[in-house]
Order: sequence, then structure tokens, then C-alpha cells
Amino acid sequence: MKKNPTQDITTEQLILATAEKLFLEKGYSLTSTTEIAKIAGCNQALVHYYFRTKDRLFDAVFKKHSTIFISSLLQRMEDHLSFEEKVRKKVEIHFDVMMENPGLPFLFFNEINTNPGRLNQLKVQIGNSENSFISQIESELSLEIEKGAIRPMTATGLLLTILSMNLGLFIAGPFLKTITTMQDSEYQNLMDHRKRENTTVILKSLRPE
Amino acid sequence: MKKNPTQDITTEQLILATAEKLFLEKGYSLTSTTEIAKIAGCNQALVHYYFRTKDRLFDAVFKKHSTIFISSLLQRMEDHLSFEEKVRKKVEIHFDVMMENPGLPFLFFNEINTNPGRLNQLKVQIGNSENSFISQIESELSLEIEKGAIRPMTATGLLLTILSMNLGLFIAGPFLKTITTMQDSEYQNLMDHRKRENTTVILKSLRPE
DNA sequence: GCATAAATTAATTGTATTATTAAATATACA
DNA sequence: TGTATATTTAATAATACAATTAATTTATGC
Repeated sequence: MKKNPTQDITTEQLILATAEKLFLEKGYSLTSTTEIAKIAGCNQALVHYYFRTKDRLFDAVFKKHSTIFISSLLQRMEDHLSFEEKVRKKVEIHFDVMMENPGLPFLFFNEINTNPGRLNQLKVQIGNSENSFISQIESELSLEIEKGAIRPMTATGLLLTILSMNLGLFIAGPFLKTITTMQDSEYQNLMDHRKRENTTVILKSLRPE
Repeated sequence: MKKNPTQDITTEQLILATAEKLFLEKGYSLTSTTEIAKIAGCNQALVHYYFRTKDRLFDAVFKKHSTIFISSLLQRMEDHLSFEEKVRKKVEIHFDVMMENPGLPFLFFNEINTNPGRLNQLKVQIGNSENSFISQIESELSLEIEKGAIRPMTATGLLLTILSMNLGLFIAGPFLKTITTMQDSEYQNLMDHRKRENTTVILKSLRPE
């Protein structure tokens, strides 16, 4: 069945992995099935044999990564944590996922602008998990607000702040890196620092008065 | 010289305007010179007659919009304003510019990922204006920090926070709008609210302790 | 009005791309 | 071993695109 039985990865998986890499780097339209095949080291027709169309192939990649992204944002935190610790950890986890998948915002953003239809498949995913982080912190949040420990806001609003800060940084970061010709190590330092900074900003934004 | 002398807009300007619209909507690679010509109502060769290559045409669009974007972020505020008022106004101006040019982040972001070389031309632009907002607030900021009115941070760091928050929102916003099938008016309300929210978050993030 | 230059078009070239088809090769399995 | 099935390839069709060329139309200055 397999041509190269020494490797335990199938050709199909190899094609998918290659496509993943290229789509994340350059987006849908700048990536050709020819290039995917070339880099994967197989015939171009094979890409279509396994995935029929470029669009379906992209879809496979998109599904996988949207799941990573969405769940990092919406997953519940451990219940025993305090409210502030939940928020802090949420920021950090979301940040780390983006750090590990720097191509992710690009993939998403590109799709919103060029093919918003593809986002529809996310509705189900998000609808299902809506009673996750948001519903988890909702009651706790209104309690803190009543106590006067936190200024009035909604759970969704808080989540949007977290998303904005982290997402914005991962868009602005590469931009900054490019125009200031920063070294990789410098960039790493910057991002480490901004992770702490983003957490600080968000936690401070909760304060009342 | 002009085919249609009743309009005071030249064909060249019309082509540029059409290209602007399409590039902002769909990015470089999904926009063809054929489509530009079609929508502008002229022959495709004319696009190349005026701008030689698609790349140069894009460059013209990019230059124009990058100037808008960069200067909204780096321009000095009126000197007479208090420090807090300077920050507040900076957030609002930057926000408003993005609101008026919703395609702008996409244009930039796309270029970073697909053709970082084009960003080099921004270096000069940014280098020149570096002694603008940042240098304007730098001394004032360190004064406030010494007084203990603001927690320790750099002017660049503060600007990055502003950029992150606003940019992030304008990426996350369309995403939210799409997956929640929001009406335009609802979206407008959301953004109005988030403008105030972003300002609040950023001003709160200055607080010491 | 006429010559010159500018603006515009039709036609075409070369290339890249997605997708399909039919043939070839490898694998499984009985 | 032999046959069915899965995998892989070469070849190619169909299309879209950027860019060029030569010809045509339109405007301008004299």
C-alpha cells in the first residue's frame, strides 16, 4: 500500500503537513498544489487524488487550526482558581498558543477577508462551546462587580479585550520586527516581556473606579 | 486628452481608485489587473500603460495608505493637552482612522506575510517621524513615573499597547461579526462601545501599584 | 485643419495554475 | 502465483493572468 514502508507517515499525511506549512506561511492563493507536491516530493496529481480540490485541502488545514485557536480562547479554566487567576491563566494560555502558531492569525484573517463563508463552519464549534469559559466566569464576574471589586463589564467584553490585546500584538509584532530589523532573540525577548505586559494591562483594566 | 471630459477625474485616477478598493478588499494576489480594468470600465492594457506592472500599482496604493496609518499612530498631539488627554486622544484618533479604513490592517498584514520587502519603504517614513509622538511624551512620561502617578513603562511600550488594542479589535471585530451574523447597526454599536472601552483599558493600564 | 503626441484598444504571447484522465506501478490477499 | 485494489505518475486540457505590441482613436498645439 505504501511506497516507502520504512517511514510510518503516510503520503497523505505528508501532503497535509506540507500544505499546512505553506498555507500558514503564504495563505491560500499564493500556495499552489504544484508547490505543495514539489516540496512533499510527490506528483502534483497525488495532491488531488487525496484531497480532490485545493479548497478541500485548505479546509482540512483550516479546520484543524481553527480548533486549536478557538479552544485556547474558549476552554474553561480549572474551577479551583480564583477569578483573577482564571483571567491571568486565560491570557497566558491564549498567548502561548499564538506564540506556538504564529501563522494562525494570518490564516484566519485572510479567510475573513477573502472567503467569509468558510467561517460558517466555526459557528457550530463556537456555539457548542459557548457555555465554556464565558459561562464559567459569568456569575463569578457579576459577583465581583456587585462587591465593587471589579468595574462593570460583561464576560464577553472581557474576553474580547483579551483577544484584542493578544491578537493585536501578534499582528503588530512581526510588523515591528520587520521594520526595525530585529534579531530573532530580541524579538523573543520582546514577546516574553509583552506577555507579562498584556497580562498586567488586562488585570489592571478590571479595577473599579 | 481625456475621453470623457465631463468628469474631472482622470482615467489614471479612476484606475488607481478602483485598484485601491479591490486591493483593500481582497489583497494583492486575489485582485487581477483584468478585474481592475473591468470595474474601472477600461481596457486591461490601460492599467499597464499607466502603472507598468501590477506590483507598481499596488505600491502606489500601499504607499498612500501606509502613510495614513503610520501618521495616525505617530503624529504628535497638541502640546497644551495633559498627558492623559494626549494618550486618550491618540487612542481615539488611531481608532477613528482604522474605522474609516477597515481594509487597512488586512493590507498591511498581508504584506508582512507575503512580501515583507515592501515594508522596507516604511522604515524611512517611520525613522523620520520617530521624534514625533514618542519623543513628545517621553519626558512627560518619565516625569509622571517619578511622581508615582504612572507605573514604570516606556513610551514605545505604551504605543505598542495602543496599537495592539486597536489593531486587535479591528481584526477580531469582523471575525465576530461574521460568526455571530451581526447586523451592520449592531456592529456599529459594538465598535462605538469598544472605542470607549479601549480608551478605558489603556488609561487604566497606566495606573501605578 | 493638420501634424504630433497622448490615450485607448484589440490581439497575442508566455506562463502558471487547477483539475482530470489514462496508464503504470506497487501492495494485499486468497 | 495471480488478480483485484490502492497508489503514483505522465500527459494534458482548460483557464486565468500579467505583460507586451501594434494599431486605432482622441485630444492638443500650432
